[in-house]
Amino acid sequence: MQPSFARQDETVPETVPETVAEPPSARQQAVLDAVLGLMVEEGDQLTMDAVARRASCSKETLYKWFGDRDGLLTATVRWQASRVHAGRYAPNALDVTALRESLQDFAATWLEVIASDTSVALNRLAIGHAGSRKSNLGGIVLANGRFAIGERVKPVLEAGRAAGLLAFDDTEAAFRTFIGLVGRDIQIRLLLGDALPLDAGEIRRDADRAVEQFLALYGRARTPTPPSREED
Amino acid sequence: MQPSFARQDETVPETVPETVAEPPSARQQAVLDAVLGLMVEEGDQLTMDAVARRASCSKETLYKWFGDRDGLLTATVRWQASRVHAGRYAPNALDVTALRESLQDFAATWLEVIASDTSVALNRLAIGHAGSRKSNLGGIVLANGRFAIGERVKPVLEAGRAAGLLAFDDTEAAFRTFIGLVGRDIQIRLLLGDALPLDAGEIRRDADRAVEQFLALYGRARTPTPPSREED
DNA sequence: GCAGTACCGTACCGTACGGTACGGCGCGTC
DNA sequence: GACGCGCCGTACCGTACGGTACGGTACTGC
Repeated sequence: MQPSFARQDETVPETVPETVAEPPSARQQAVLDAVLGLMVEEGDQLTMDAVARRASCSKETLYKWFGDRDGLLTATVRWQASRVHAGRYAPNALDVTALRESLQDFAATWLEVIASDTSVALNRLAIGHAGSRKSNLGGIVLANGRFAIGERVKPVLEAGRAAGLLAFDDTEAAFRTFIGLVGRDIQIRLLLGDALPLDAGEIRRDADRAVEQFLALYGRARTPTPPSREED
Repeated sequence: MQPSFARQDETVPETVPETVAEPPSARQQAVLDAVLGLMVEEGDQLTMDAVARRASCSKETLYKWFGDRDGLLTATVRWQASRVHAGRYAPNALDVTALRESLQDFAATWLEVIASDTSVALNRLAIGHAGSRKSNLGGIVLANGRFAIGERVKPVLEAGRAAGLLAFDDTEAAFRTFIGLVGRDIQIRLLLGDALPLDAGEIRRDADRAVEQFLALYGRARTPTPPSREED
């Protein structure tokens, strides 16, 4: 019942970590990748048998490593989160152009993430589990997704304000407006199974449009509005 | 196997409708309400037994009326959708004030809906089923939620444009920006189980802020910006 | 009163899936 | 080369749940 992430055949002798996550070993990562793959391809049929078969390991091992099904799913969510944590958006020299590019980069990256098969499958899973008590995958997804991203973007916004480029009181509110302008109804539609084609070009345009709209709302300096707005 | 919505003890003799939905009888509506209640309260444990117990009817009846579990869920989604279809937002006399109020009404109403327990539970269910093939509840929710709402709001936007109050080329794009400004990350956070307190006052303020931001982006006439923006 | 019908309650069946047990194998270590 | 161990593969168990069958009851039309 006590899931452990420490492999017994490695240095660690008998630390017996509680329920918390050590970084998974290479073999364990392969298992978690199998779970992700299965999630994306099969969606619903995420059974322990299927995972064991796909990862070429025994169910007994799964239970030894991850405790139970929820432990496996939790570890999978954490694993996926750990590999998305990349990219920093804080520019050094802060003029309007740098700020704009920084925000565009963030917006495009984030759109790519939420539009990815993996993210959609993972969010579906977490949302499905959010309805019942026990082991909130939803909380983990939120903490590593939405909230983690906020903590990386807000410094950019505040730097922009410090440089006199943006005007706002509430950083959180400004960030949420930005999130709204970037994401709009994309995520919920994808989660509900809408086709919604979203290639790289579309993402780029969406990101640019959202940043221009955000600057129009929160920009202080009269920025040289670049190429073209989406409409008009 | 062939679900039918026509009660046999009513006038209809032997129409045997295919798989499509007649309006459910009062008794059937009670059953569907039981499903909704169960969905909200129990989340996951939406079993046919539980529904039958709660609705004080036999499982056999459930299967006769709705065919199978998916049929029951589909009918429930349709039933809920049918009662949300209310309210029209198209004002007659179109000046800036009327347009603003119309948009505010829409925004507040929509926020109330997506923040309701029922909507959250229903969307969770539909999203959970979107992963697997067969009987896309997701499509139904989208059609009756997001898309239906769009069809009712877009005329307002276009009327605003015709009156010279708004400026945009692509109505759909303008609408999606509006949706983004109103909803921001609220729906996904609620679906993932975030607490996110959202009382009537908060909704009102959110709606007003979103409308002001939308008018700032798309408004043509220099509107007398009312009371106060959220920040600044 | 009697047949037919719509329905409730409950018992029942089959299966899928979470979780466990066990035999066998490869790879250490002594 | 014998032992231990971590792991694979597979067989197995218990239960929960979708779906069906059936007896009992109330109501309707004749």
